[in-house]
Amino acid sequence: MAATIKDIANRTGLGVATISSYLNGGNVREKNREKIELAIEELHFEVNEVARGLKTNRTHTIGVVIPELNNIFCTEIITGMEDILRKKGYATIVCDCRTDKKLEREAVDFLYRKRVDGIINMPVDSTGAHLEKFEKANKPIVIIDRKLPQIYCDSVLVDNRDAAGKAMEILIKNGHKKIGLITGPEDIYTAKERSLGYEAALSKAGIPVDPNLVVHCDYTIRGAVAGVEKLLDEHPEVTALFAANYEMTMGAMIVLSERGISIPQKMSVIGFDNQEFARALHPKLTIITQPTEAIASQVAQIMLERLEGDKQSLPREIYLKTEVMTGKSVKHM
Amino acid sequence: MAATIKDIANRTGLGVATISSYLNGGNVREKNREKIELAIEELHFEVNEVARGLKTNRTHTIGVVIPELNNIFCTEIITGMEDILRKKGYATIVCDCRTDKKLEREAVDFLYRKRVDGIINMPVDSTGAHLEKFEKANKPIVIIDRKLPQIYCDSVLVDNRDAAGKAMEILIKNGHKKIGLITGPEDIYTAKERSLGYEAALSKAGIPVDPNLVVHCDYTIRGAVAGVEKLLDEHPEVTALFAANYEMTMGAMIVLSERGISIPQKMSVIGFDNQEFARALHPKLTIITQPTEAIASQVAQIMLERLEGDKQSLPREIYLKTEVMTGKSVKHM
DNA sequence: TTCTGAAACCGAATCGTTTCGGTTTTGCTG
DNA sequence: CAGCAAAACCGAAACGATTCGGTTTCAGAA
Repeated sequence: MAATIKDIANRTGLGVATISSYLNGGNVREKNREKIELAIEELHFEVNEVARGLKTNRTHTIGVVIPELNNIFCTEIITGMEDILRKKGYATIVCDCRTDKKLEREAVDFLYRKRVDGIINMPVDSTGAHLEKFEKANKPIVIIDRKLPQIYCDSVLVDNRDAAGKAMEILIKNGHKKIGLITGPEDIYTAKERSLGYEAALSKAGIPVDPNLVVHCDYTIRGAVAGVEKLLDEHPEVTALFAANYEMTMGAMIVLSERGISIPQKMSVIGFDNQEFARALHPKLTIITQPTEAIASQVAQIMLERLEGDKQSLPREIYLKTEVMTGKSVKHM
Repeated sequence: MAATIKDIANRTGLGVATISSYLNGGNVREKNREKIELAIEELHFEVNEVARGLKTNRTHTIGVVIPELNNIFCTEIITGMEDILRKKGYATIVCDCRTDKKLEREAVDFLYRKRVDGIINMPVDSTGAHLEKFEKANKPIVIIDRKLPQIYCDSVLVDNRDAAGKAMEILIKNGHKKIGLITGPEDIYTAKERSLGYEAALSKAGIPVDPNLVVHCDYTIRGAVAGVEKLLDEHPEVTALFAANYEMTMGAMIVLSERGISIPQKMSVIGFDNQEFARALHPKLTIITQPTEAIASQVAQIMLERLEGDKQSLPREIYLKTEVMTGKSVKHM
């Protein structure tokens, strides 16, 4: 049905090799160039990238595997990457693995069969075993948000321990001692790091760490709602909360709003990510923000460099810093 | 490098046709099945979907073209669709066209060259000209959020006029007469429909429509911030605001929060989409919500049906209703 | 044991490109 | 105008799967 290179060749009286050469920027005589362009126009020819991919072994497609698409940190990064990659002619296939190792492996295998040129992963499985196929095939791997020592790959991450430390420092400096931490599951790297930052800050200030004040949710809004409700019921002595990602921040705010607990009078709060959300609240929320734009552009940039030939240079580890956006949600005790 | 069907054939002493048949669910003798599976295991064979796609003319990939990835309505729909489609073995390639007709066309052409099996589009170009290639190739097209009369395709949409009508009814019933509308550009179908719903509701209630109270932003947070600031400065008589999508709702809330305008005492507000956001605010925001889950599953379902053979049945138009989630952000005058 | 129909197996052609090595054309130079 | 290098052109062989039509093998019946 659709026109092929052969049709263009017949129409113009040229050989297929010449057409192919033209399509790839090769030189053809002016007269022939016109003929070819006319034929392409008339026959509505469009290169078949599938065939091209089979021959060249490059699909100009990048796989992206993330734990949750319904997570604004992920979607912001994806948006940024997609933008950069598509400008360079690369498509991205995004797979959400629902924070499930098995689904993650399936997604990676799926992308391997599709012969994507490289893979970007915010990994659930910390061994990285699911990525071995790509490693063997010598296809570039870029990891977001953690290190995978067993795998030959680049990684882009933020200093999560420091991020939690910054939040805690603010709360402690304002005289808070009973600080609730709303964090993710221990087996998620970023959650663990943030928990460690929380503990380190307390210890440094000489405040004992009360494990009862640490709520392990699942990084979702719904989970945090339940977790915060329980924490408030069982520990009325808490004067401040630190929520260690955006979804849980929202969950905490929902509970506080629905219970009519005023901020910061009755409860001080520090959240995570999403500046617009923080600004839309009254009083404005103090948050720790991650540089999603920068992460996205670093990841895309590294991937492009690896794709365009830099196969041998050593794996890179890029660390980015979080920042504090100060609001009015912390009370001085 | 990677093992091919031929390698498996050699290893097992069988023919390539037999291996192919096995891979596609055909029958082989028990003894051979074991041999094949062993060989696949040992050689780490994975079907090359690119080659398969060339031969079968089906890539098991769906293209999705949307105006903005940074729009929660879009991302929610995408998440839902991706989930359903991938369970059936389809990958999705998502392209964000930044609400730009030219980029939209480029994205569609790009996906056509990649020979996606079908396309899902929330169109910017209302003529649908960019989709003609898919129409000619007889590949299924599913449209979200508007109708494209010139193109043979299915569409899934919500009743936007009614959505705006519902919001206005609440405000009018509560005695508001000077109601500001924060809406999108006139050339975006959903924005126009919502504007029409606004006007219709006012007229029906016998309240004159003051075009100065209608702010045309660009459907973004930033745009709404500027628009609402201007509106408040120039029209202090406004007692209520209706923001016609989620991003603009957030923009409006940012301005109100930063100016310390209390809700609903000084200003009544009705927003759009994102229930969690509405709940996290205090007082809880009244909003109009779109059934994103249902939209996603309808779109995916229709696409799957078209892909699995139903090429001839007439184009479908699915209408879904919005709902009101009542908060405490509207004052009775 | 032989026969028979069904099930299993097979090689070759094909999908639409790129690429290899070789041939023709072109535009100069002398 | 002959000679020549460079540029343009060319056909055929891949890439790795599926599929077509035809051949072999098998299990059970006679």
